[in-house]
Amino acid sequence: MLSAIMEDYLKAIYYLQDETDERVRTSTLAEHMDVEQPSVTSMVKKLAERDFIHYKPYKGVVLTDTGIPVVLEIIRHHRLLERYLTERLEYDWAEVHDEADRLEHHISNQFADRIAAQLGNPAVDPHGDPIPTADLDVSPPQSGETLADQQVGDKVRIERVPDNDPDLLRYLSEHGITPKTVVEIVETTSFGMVTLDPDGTDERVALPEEVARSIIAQTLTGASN
Amino acid sequence: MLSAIMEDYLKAIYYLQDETDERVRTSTLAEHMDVEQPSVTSMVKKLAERDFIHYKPYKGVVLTDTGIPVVLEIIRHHRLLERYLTERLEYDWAEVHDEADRLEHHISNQFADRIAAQLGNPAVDPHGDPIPTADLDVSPPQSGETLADQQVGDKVRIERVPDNDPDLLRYLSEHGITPKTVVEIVETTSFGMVTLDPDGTDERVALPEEVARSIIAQTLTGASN
DNA sequence: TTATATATTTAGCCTCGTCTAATTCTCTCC
DNA sequence: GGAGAGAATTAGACGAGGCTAAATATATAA
Repeated sequence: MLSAIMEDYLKAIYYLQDETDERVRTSTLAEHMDVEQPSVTSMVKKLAERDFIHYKPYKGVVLTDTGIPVVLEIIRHHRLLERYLTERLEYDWAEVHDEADRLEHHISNQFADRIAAQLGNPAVDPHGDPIPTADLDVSPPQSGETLADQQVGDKVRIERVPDNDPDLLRYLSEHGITPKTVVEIVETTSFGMVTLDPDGTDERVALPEEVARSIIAQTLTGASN
Repeated sequence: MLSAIMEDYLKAIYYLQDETDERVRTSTLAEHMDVEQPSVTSMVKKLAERDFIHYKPYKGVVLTDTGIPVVLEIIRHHRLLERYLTERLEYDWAEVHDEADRLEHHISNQFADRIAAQLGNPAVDPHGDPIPTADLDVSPPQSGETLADQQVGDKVRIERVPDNDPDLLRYLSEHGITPKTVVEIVETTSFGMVTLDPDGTDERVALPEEVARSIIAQTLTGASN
């Protein structure tokens, strides 16, 4: 068995490796896990010894084929929990993350399967991230256009928002921007600001381009249609 | 904050103290926690230092007024989880214990309150044990008559069954004996055997007197009525 | 190519919760 | 009231996971 902390390291490696497509450096991992570098070194040695990761000293780590399913199981737990908490237990969008981050390590697969069944085996979590199936298949994350790629006048459907910034999530949900909502781009500026109009409201929501680029959206109609 | 293990010690002390009404000896605790005695000594010192228990060397421990609410919170979590798992997630009576024993330490009070609300703030768990309220009131456990106190011919309603023996639970539920079910006492023997007839069935269920004495039941009608 | 800056690892120590072995306390029985 | 038996505690160690300070490897820049 793996400790919750080991699971967290593996999860971090998974996400960081996804971002950079390179070996994950111990310093990156240290920052992400909020520990000092020597702690990382000793932990990656243990994980490497148990064959969850490949560790080349001074060069960083990658998940092995043993490590990947472990992480996918945790991610499945996490995303199902987020879905369950928001959908069945009236959690606020911004509140789910901490609870799910803790519980993901402690629920059994049986528990996960049961809540999945209750929810009708959903494909995505509340942020639009794909939920691995019980046999750990993951649909490739939606890539493609982001809110920053749009033209003024475009109508787009939000597909996926980042899930790691509670403040942003709170802001977005307060302004009615969640996966599945349709918004119109009303303005983009040269100094990096995107302004939106969520469908059916008069409200205008402004976002830094940086943020807009992290929100995946599906174009519905161009201005010219 | 308390570790899950510390919480388990406190919980064990609570139950053991309830049973014997005396100071809980370290040996009892060691057996219950499945560790060696010195481990207990060092743990109770820490718990005493933090004022959750009163520890008198060589004399055992008792919970303090600081420790009691901590335990009640955990018990609330545990019993709500058991109820939720059986009622909403289709867990089997015998399966819930392990899952609840793990999760009780990791769910937030918010989570507990939400599932309590979902369930309509139930007063008892699936075994008939009282669930502490959000402000940690516990209705005194039903005391009174047990299955062993009955006369042949009595009809009784099961109120509460012990929750710590999965095998027994499985046996009872397979034979339709759960809180709220009505049974008739069909036989008691001098060598300590009680035989029951669950209402509406022809089946006969036999239990050792020892076990019958741990099942609380409410008399409905005597044989003579 | 060498020198310096930066990243990483090693060394050694800490706390938590556990263990075994050795010691000390308590209690009972004569 | 003293001698054992039995229970509890102390002593010292270990693995997990963390830290700081020191040493070393890598990368960059002259």
